[in-house]
Amino acid sequence: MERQSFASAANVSERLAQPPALAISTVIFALRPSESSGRPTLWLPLVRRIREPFKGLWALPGGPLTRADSLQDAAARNLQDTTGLAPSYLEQLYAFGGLHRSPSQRVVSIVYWAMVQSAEAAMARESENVKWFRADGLDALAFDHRQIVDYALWRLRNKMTYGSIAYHLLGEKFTLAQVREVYEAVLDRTVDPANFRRQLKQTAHIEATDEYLQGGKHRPPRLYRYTGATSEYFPATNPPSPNA
Amino acid sequence: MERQSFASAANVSERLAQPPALAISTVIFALRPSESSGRPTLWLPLVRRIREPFKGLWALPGGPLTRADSLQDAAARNLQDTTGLAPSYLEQLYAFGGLHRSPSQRVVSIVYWAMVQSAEAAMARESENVKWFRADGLDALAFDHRQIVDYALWRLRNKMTYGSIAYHLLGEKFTLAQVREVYEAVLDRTVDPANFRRQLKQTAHIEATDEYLQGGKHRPPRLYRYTGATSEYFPATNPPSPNA
DNA sequence: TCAAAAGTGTTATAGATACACCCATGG
DNA sequence: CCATGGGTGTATCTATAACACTTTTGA
Repeated sequence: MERQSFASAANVSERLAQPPALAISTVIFALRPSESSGRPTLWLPLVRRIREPFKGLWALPGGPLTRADSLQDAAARNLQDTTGLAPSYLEQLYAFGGLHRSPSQRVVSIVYWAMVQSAEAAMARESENVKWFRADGLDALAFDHRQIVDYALWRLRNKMTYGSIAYHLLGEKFTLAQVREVYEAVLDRTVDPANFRRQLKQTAHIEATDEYLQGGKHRPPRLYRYTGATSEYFPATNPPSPNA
Repeated sequence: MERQSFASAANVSERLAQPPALAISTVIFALRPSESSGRPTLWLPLVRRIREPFKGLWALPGGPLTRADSLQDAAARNLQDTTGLAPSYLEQLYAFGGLHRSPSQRVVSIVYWAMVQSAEAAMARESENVKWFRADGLDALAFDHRQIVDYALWRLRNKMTYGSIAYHLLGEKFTLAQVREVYEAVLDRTVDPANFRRQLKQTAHIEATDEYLQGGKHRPPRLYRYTGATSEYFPATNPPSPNA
């Protein structure tokens, strides 16, 4: 996905004279039940490379920056094209510009990371060349994408510890236990239900509905709603506004 | 500084067909005594634009990405060229890629932010087209550089509150009161000297020397040293290593 | 009526804050 | 010896963690 329209009409010496190519890639996180335990775990979609370099390996969805879109829009479009999903959260991760990320031509990748709601993620289309993988324990990926995913995971965990971000992985209504499960899945540690509940109650933007989740085996838990704009790209813990 | 070698040999229609230009800019912070109070305050160097667009206005130092350098190296070189200084801290800030940042051609700027030690900053060369300004209360700058500076300030303050970053603005040896002054200057609030001292003593990478700062009017304070690698670009509070 | 999750209350601990106090030096 | 900043001690407040306990439901 890195470089493609660029290379087609150029020979090697022309490539070397060209300025670095500019690409957008996206790390997309969603919650899916683990095959083994059934508990929610972090997954992300990857696309199989159908040409050199790294032909056959899995890579982050992405492509060259098209003239018409802002960086943010380009990332969102990307996500739409490969998975058919709209992000409930989208933020710039980092610009990777090492000299030898791609063997033939130099590529600078501006990488975004996104979260999609679990309900939608369940309907995401897969195919021979688009598959979902567990975020931890990935094999070798194309380019430096393995390190990029690790960095995105680091950022996700970081934001999770102090910030209201977990809700973007859930549906519109959710129980407090579900939020807790997200924390436990992402941070990979257990959280005391009693204290967790109190922390959330103090937090703004969490509104109790008068509905209860039925169908469980035990006492039906109350449903809550997140009131901090659902498609908010830059939450309060973030910059004034580098939307440019 | 945005776009320059790119545009020279191209007419307008060719420009529109070109992919977005890639530029590197740097927000450089240093401590200088305020003209009024004499207390240390935040300053940054700007360069005057000598051609359109925004001719005559002040802008961040920067330029197009040269093939030979990594993004980080390009930013460091930039800093060297315009101010003659070497950064004691350098980190990627954000990639700005709005469609209309530059009137003629589309420019994607990868912006870094840096800190230089106060002793060195005092020797920084100024000229007709390179001047230092107080970081707060800037006038209108070229392009979207004003917003970029504000964002860099936000990031600096954020890192300052939890992270060992203030030392990069000071010299090799410093008193604890000097560190406190940095905090007060950057965060713009007073800090209790007693508690601040204790917090620092718990922190790693702060080593007491057996020297004392002479020449003051009162009891000579002990000098300390920062032992966390002085040119460390990615401290512990940061990503695994997106150095690519 | 029992198991298990929902939800509440209570105490212990760690860290931050406020501030009273002593120490050392130049004038 | 006094003013002032360097440096220490200590009480208080607050957020968090740990965990015992009560409530509500399905089976």
